[in-house]
Amino acid sequence: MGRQPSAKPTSFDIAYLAGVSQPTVSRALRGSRSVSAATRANIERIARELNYTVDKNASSLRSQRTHTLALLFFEDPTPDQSMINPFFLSMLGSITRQCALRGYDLLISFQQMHNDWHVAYQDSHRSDGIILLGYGDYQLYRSKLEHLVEMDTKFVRWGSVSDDNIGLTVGSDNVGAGMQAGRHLLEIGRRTIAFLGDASDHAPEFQDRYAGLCRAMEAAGLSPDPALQRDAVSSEESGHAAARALLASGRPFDAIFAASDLIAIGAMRALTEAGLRLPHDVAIIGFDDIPAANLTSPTLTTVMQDMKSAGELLVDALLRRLDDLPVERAVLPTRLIKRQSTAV
Amino acid sequence: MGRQPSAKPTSFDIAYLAGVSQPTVSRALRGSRSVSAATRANIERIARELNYTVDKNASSLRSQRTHTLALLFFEDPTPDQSMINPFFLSMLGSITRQCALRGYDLLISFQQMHNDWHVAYQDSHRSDGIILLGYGDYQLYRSKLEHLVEMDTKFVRWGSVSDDNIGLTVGSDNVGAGMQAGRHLLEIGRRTIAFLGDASDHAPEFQDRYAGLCRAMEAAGLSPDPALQRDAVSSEESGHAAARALLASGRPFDAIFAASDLIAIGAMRALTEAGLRLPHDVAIIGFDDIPAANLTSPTLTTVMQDMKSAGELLVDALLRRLDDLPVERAVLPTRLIKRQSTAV
DNA sequence: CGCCATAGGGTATACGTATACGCATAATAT
DNA sequence: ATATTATGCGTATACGTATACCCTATGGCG
Repeated sequence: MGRQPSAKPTSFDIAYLAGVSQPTVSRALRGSRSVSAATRANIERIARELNYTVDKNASSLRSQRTHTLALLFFEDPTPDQSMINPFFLSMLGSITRQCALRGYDLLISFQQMHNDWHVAYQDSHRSDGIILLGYGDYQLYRSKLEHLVEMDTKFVRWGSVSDDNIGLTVGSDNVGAGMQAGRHLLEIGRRTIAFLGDASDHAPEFQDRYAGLCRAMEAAGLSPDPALQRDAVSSEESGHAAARALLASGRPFDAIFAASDLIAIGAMRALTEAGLRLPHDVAIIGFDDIPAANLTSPTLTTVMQDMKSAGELLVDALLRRLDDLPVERAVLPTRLIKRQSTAV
Repeated sequence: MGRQPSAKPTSFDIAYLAGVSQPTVSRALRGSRSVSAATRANIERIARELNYTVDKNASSLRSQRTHTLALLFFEDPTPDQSMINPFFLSMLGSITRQCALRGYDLLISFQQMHNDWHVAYQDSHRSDGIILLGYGDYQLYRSKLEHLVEMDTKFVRWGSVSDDNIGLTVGSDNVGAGMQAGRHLLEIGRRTIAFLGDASDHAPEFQDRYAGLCRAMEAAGLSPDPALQRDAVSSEESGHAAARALLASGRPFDAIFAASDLIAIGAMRALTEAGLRLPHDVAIIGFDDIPAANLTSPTLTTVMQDMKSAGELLVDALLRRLDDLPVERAVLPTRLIKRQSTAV
C-alpha cells in the first residue's frame, strides 16, 4: 500500500524549513505584527511551496473560533419535500458568496419545525453563529428563538422587523412594500382590493404586507374590507383555494394583492378558470419576483426583495455581533416590478 | 462580566460525575463494546442532563475525520448572479436531508469555474469528501477533476455517466432520456425534430441527450438532420437565440427537443413571436421539470430527473468511498412528464 | 490449581494550532 | 551612560477528544 507521497504539511514543517519555531509560523501566517517582514515573507513563500493550509480543526480547537457560520432553514413539515420556497435559492447564493468574501465557511441544514430546539444549539457548537431562515408557523419558531437567546447563542434571522423582535432581525420593509403595491393598484384605478395571505400573527411578514396595503388604501380615503382578506400559505394550491373561496363569496373586487408569487400564480389560475380576464377584470400583484413571475400569462407584477443586500446584511450583522460590535436591525427597501398583470 | 452560568461541559465533567475516566466517557458515547451497559447508560444519562455535545473540532482533530461533506457547486462566471439553475435547489434539499440522515454535516460553497483548483483541495481539509455539481465549460472542469484524482481526494460528482469518467460519477440516464423524448415526439407523428443544446464535448450531458434523440429517430428509420441541432447553454436567452437562428435558417421542423427547460422556455417565446402555434405547428419538450415548466402556455412537456434518488445516491456513494467499500457509478432513470406542449 | 482469555476500564499521549509569558537585542528617552 | 520601551522570537502549554497500550479481576479450562 506504499503511498503517502507527501503527508499533509504542518506548521512544524514550515518552521523547520524556515529555521524558526512553530509559533512564529503561526504568528506570521495570521498576520501578527510581531514578526519581521523578512521572516514573514520567507514563511509565506515556504508555505506556498508546500501547499500548506492551516488545519481548521486544530485552529478552531485552540482559538475557540470556527470561522464557520451555520444556516438553518426552518420549514414546515410538508409532504412535498421538493417544493422549497424558490426565493430561498437567491438568498442562499447571496449568503454563500458573502461568507466566502468574509473568509467564513457555511454549514447548511434544513430543520423541521417540530425538531427539538437543541438541534440548533448543537449547531452553535460547530459554528460561531447562526443564520435563521424560518417559514411556517411563527409561534413554534418563536419558542426556539427564545431558547437561543437564553443560551446566549449568536444569531441573526430573516423576517419581519416590525414584530416583537426576539434577537437580531434583518428583513424587507414589508409594510412599505404593501403600500407600494397598494398605491400602484390605486393608481391604475382599482378600488376594491383583496389580499391573499395569512394575516394572523402566525405570519408576521404577511401581516405587515397586509397592513401596508391597508395603510395605502386609507391614505386614499378608502376603508379596506376585512372580508376581502383570505388566509393562504405560500403555495400555489393555497393561492388557488383562497381565490376560489373569494370568488365563491360573491364579494366584488377588482384587484388582488397576493402575499407571495406562488399564491398569486395559484390565484391567477383560479381567476382564469372562472372566466375572468386579467388584468382587465382583476389586476394582480405578487411578492418575491421568483423567476416564474415572468413566465405567467399575463406576466406577473410583483414586489422584488433585495436578496443580494439581504445576504450581505445578514452575514455582516452576524459577524459584527460575534465581535460584540454595535449592530442594529436592518430594514431593506423593496422594488415594484411592473408587468402585464397590472397593465391597464 | 460575571456570567457563564454553565461553561460548555467537556468529557472530563461527565467523567467526574460518573466516577470514571475521560476515555471511558469517550468510549461509551462512541459505542465501544468495551464498556459495560450500566456504565454506558449512566454516562449517557449524565451527558443528556448536562446537555453535552462532543466538540467537533477536538474530535476531528484527534480522529482525522470531520464527519462533514463539502458540496462544491461550480458555475460559470455569469454576470447574472441570481439566476442559478433552479433544478439545483431540489438536489440541494435532497443532499442535505441525506447527509443529516447519515449523521454528516454539509459544508456548501459556490465556486467560480476559474478559481484555482486547490480551493477545492483545501476544502478537503475541512471535510471527509466532496460532492461536485458542475455546469458550464466541461473542459475547464475536467482539469480540476484530474487534480483531485491526483491528490487522492475523495469525491463524487453529478454529471454524464457515459463520458470518460474521471472519478466517481452519478447521473441521469441522459441517452435514455433523449430516447424517451424522441420516441414521444415520434409517437405524436413528428418527423423533423430539432435539438437545442450544446452537442459538443464541452457539455457531455447535452451531448448524451442529443445522442438519445438520434438513436430514437434512427430506430424509426429516420436520419437526424445535423442542421437542426443548434448550440445553446442553459438559459432562456440562449434558447431564444437558438430558436430564432433555427427559424431564420429556413429549415422546416415540426418539433423541438430542448436540452433544458430554460432553453425550451426561451425557444417557446421565439416560436410564439414568429407566429407559430404550439404544439400544432411545433411540439416542444424540455428537460429538468423545473417549477416554471408547469406555468408556461402551453405547459411544457419535459423529462424529469429523479433528484431525490440523486442526492441519496451521491451521498451514499461518497460515504462508501470514504470507507473504501466497493462502489460503482450509478445511472438514474428519468421520467417523461407529458403536458400541453406535445398534446396533439 | 495454574494458565490464559476476556471484560472493563485506567494511563499516557497525540492530533496541529494559538497564545501567555519570558527574554534577549535594539531603539529610544533622560 | 543608564533606564525604558519596543521589537522579534522562543518556551511552554492549553484546547477537548480518541486511541494505543497496559493492568486487574474474573472465569473457564485442562
